[in-house]
Amino acid sequence: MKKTSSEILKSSALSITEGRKNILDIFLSSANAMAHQDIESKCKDKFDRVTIYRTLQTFLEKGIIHTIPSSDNTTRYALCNDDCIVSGHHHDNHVHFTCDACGKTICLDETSIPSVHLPKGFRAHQINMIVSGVCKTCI
Amino acid sequence: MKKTSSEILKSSALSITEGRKNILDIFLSSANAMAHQDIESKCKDKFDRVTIYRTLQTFLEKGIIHTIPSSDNTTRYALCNDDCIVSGHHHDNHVHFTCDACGKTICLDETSIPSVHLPKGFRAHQINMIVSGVCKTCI
DNA sequence: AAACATTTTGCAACAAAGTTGCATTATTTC
DNA sequence: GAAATAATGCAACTTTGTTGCAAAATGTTT
Repeated sequence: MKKTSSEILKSSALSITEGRKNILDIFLSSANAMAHQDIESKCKDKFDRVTIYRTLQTFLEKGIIHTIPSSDNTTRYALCNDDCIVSGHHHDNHVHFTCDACGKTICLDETSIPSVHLPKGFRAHQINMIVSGVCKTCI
Repeated sequence: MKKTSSEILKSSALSITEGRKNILDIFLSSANAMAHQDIESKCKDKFDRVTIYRTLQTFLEKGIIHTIPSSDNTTRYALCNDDCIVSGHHHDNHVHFTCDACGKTICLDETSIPSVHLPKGFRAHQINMIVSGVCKTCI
């Protein structure tokens, strides 16, 4: 059973405002990760650019969304799973996939990141894995 | 035996100019990956900002440098190894490490990316793995 | 439900990052 | 060394992201 935007906001101890509900709904109804630009184009007529920046920032801090690194200077955001806060600490362990054909970025929730053996003296804290190629709808 | 900047430019069929030599030397003498900003601050008095943008773009296209994805909207650039062009195709297969303490990003050339099994229908083309944590000099 | 305190929002102004066209200068080719 | 080609610097511009502050909305109290 999927939570509604208001429920998510409430459980994160955030005030329920039109802007937040709206932006969160955009995430809930999208299968892909989105760049700030994508979100802005979907609601710039309803909310100010600044509000979107601040809302994304707030969602990040509360662990509602997470960022996905990219090579092209455009961070993408995607909803977090319920289980990605482990002992007060944010922890996404899934692989991200970017399709070279359709340009979409998605979370492969079922595909966990394999462990890697680092050189002596390095201590890993967080691991990101981004695979690019062709997705199953474009193949 | 390390190649000089002029030699690298020559073997990439690029004209040898002061700007390109200079920027390439910055890469050759740096152990870390660098953001545009880092490069700019090292030579903005010698070259125009636009020249740096265009030079980095050219180096990317020729496979002299590669980008390293990051979560903070600042792409970093690092020198490619000689063997990263395989059959006319760019292919970096090493893990990247970002230190949370000193902020530096380095290529772990000896650490190759483990293989990952993608869901049915997905075809991988390139894989990026970025590990953050504490590096061996900050530990 | 009205009054209060607290947050959030929109606006304006700004700062930083990246792009484009074009004339000038440097590099390569012959 | 002259002609052809390519790279650079400059100016102007677009896009992206940030900050302060007054107005508006939300939450809280009684």
